[in-house]
Amino acid sequence: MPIDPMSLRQVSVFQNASDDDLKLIASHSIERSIEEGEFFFFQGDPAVYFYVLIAGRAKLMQTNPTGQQVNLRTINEWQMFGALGAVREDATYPATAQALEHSTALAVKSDYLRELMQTRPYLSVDLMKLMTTYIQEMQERYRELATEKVERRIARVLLRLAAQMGVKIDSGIELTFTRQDLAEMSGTTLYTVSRVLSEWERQGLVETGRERVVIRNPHGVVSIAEELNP
Amino acid sequence: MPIDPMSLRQVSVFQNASDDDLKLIASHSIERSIEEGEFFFFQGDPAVYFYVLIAGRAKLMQTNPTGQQVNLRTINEWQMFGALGAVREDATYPATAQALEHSTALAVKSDYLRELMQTRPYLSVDLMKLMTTYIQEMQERYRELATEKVERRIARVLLRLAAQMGVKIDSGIELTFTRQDLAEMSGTTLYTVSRVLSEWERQGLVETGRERVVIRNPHGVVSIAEELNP
DNA sequence: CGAACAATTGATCCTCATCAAACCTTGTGG
DNA sequence: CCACAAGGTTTGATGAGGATCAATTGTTCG
Repeated sequence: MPIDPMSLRQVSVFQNASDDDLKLIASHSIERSIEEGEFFFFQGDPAVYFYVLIAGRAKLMQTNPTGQQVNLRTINEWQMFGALGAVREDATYPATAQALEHSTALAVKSDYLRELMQTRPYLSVDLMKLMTTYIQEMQERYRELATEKVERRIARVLLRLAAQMGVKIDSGIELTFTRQDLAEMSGTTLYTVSRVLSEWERQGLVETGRERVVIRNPHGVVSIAEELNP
Repeated sequence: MPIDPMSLRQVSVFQNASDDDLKLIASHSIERSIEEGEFFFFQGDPAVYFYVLIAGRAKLMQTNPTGQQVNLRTINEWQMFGALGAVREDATYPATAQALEHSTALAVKSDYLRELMQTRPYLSVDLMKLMTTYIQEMQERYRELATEKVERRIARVLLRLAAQMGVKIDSGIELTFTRQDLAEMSGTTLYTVSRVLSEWERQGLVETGRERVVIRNPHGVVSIAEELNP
């Protein structure tokens, strides 16, 4: 059950591609489905493929020598990942990609993308635009981690996730993450996340549950993220 | 006193440029000299120019709403900066560039680079390669800040600086930075940097002075950076 | 129902940031 | 050439913010 090549236009880097190009790319791709907790690739593997997630959810993370992890970002449907390796011929993945739920992705040989970019300037340009947003986001998160305290960082993570993948329900915006996930995304521990969320629940800002946070009062969370209140 | 266009080939993004292209770029550039402590541009300014530093030293930094700063990187001669803005038409600089000493840079209109990239695939490719190194470095530094403790981070900063701009002298590798600089680069305070350096001096790893650190025993510093010792 | 996993909460400890004061180094002007 | 100012550095004292550990309590699912 191959996907419709035209659906690839949802991928930001392919938004300006011709129909023929999309077909070409689709015909050079293979589908890969993996279960929750399994890996698309590991940090350090040779970057032979880049991926486009077409179903499910995954996370990109880095591990230090002692095994501690940080989340770099979460990957949603129609987002590209593992594309850094497509730029250099000899590259290895700088991060590990793990499925957060049963997921399937389209894998395309990095070589092939490089080849296409030689003759399709729009591809390079759009990929560069994507890369600039990554750089800016990482710079911002770095500054946050260096200068802001946990409560604010957690609030920001919640807001970013709400924008990216929040589901509107009647009591607010629902997010599906474990405390551990949130901790890795905000550079803290699951204990601290738990404490902060409990406190916020007491204040009526959020509603929590197993692998679940509902933002009841987005404005209140924003005011913590922006430090509008003492 | 315009510079020799051919010297631009030292800029990583221009390494594959033709002689004619270098001349073109040089002819579209203007020189800007500023004093220590002054600014090439501020975070949030419209990114009209990108720069190539041709003399001196500068730093790229971000500021949060309350004025705290973090150093993103130090810029040496023949490095490009402010280039992220060259990719998007509407972009603003995501960081502030400040001279660490009397410095001069070549300023080229971002528009012009964009125009060139339309017809010079090598330019896009080389700029992308540069951007991937930024992304990877930021990701690594983010992970460090989230998971490593200060001593290690300071050791890493020292090693990175030694590689980038260390001067070999008979007693070791000399670096010229204030404690404040090192603190901003490792995400800590000048007090902590001072304490750590004093301790290392006691152990014979380094030799310190005003605006000066000499790495006497690089291997020892590496072993701290890599946590090879308890 | 029980096993596995997620979350909570209290107690404790440790790393660093912060503040304050003194000390050095370098350059300047009388 | 000395004195002084300005900026950089050191060091001690203190405290806060979180990390860590341990124990318990949900929650989900086979």
